[in-house]
Amino acid sequence: MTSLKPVRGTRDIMNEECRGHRHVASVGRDIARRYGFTEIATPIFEFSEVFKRTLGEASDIVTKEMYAFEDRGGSEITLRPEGTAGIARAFISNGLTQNLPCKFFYEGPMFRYERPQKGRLRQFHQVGVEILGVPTPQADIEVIALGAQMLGELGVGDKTVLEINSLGDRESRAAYRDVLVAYFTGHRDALSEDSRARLERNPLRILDSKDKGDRELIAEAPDMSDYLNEGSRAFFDTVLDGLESLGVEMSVNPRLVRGLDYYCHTAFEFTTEVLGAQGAVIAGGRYDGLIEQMGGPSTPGVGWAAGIERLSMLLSEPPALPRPIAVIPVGEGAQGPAMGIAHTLRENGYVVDMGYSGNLAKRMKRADRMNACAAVILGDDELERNSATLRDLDSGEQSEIPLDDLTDRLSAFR
RNA sequence: GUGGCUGUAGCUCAGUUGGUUAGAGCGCCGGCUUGUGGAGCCGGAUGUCGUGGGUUCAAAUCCCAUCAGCCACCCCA
Repeated sequence: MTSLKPVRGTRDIMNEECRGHRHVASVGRDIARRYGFTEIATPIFEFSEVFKRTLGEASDIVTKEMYAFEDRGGSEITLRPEGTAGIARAFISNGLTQNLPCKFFYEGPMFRYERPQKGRLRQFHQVGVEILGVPTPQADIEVIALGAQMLGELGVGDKTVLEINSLGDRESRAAYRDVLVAYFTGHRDALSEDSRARLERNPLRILDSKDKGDRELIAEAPDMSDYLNEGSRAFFDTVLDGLESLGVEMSVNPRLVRGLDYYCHTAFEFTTEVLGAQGAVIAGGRYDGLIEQMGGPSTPGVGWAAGIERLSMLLSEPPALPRPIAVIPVGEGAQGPAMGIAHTLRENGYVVDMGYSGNLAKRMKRADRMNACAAVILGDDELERNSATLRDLDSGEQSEIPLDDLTDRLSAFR
């Protein structure tokens, strides 16, 4: 009995919801194509090592959120929790290191073993983009502009804001980390329990703690921007200037950090207020160390991932379905010819519905429920005259027309 | 992993201090209408009351456990 329910944190996506998801993915795909990205579909599972190496052994995703199992051959396998690691692996596996830059778009399901809540599922879907091999800020500007454009074309631009920060290069980040640890260690007793743990593990994360006491300390904490070295500062300024010149609105948030180890320089999120606690709809940044960390040649990268479920929750209306034309046979003798007409219309690109049973009244009712725009009624009378009755279901007007003219006459309803 | 709230028809929900055959609206099916939909009228079907246990003469109702959903923490898309 319980096995007839979907597994916790998974769901069946259908009808309007499915159309919403498709819409988000196809808008993303289309815009990415306009920016010169090509699509890549990597496997939805990889050797566990791929994620452990890239995400950082201590990250939450690796320590408690991976869907990991041993397969029949004894390999340690993990359902991908995010897209970048698999793409980095594919980039190395396929020898693309000789073919830079690479610009990838991807779309598909991701898996994390988490407690479900609003905007958070165990199987969820992302679209994402990655640029590999471009060390300069132009790539950061391009991917962020792409994200902003996608939100705009989805009609949710006014519900989201872009927050951006720089984590600096390795040197800057290490320097900042040291002063931050020193600062928070000085206030250790005032920190929340969670943040005391973060102090050991990932001190930058204290900066986005929601704890009230922590927030007071954070307000007084040293700013990342004061610890960026010259190169990192210039890099960040170029990104900000570039976005501004493209008209991308943003707000610099010095407390914005990243959970995953491989980020450096630019970190950004497009967030919304209307989704509850899970406000990030697009998140990403630069990850210059990732490919090397995986065992490939040192290759810079920058990209983002967007949550399809979260974005489609922001959509006001998924795009409408095309209205079908109902083909309605009356009487046994009309079945075959009606099937033929439906077939011809479908070959000509029309959306055609033909029910499987019922008299004329029932089929008309069904056509109405399906929001059909027209009905093609075919009975013995019409058959004798080699014609059909065409009824406009909005106006109620109908007329008999020769079968040979049907395809053309229906163009008014396309 | 932690905490709070909630599980009754396909959907939204009602169900009194435990008491007989568990209800409504919407939807669905059928009829009024055997060649005409949307409106109307008439009729109909549908529930392991999330699951398992317990208390009781009697449980949708009380108790325990469990599962799931929602919301928040954590973390993140």
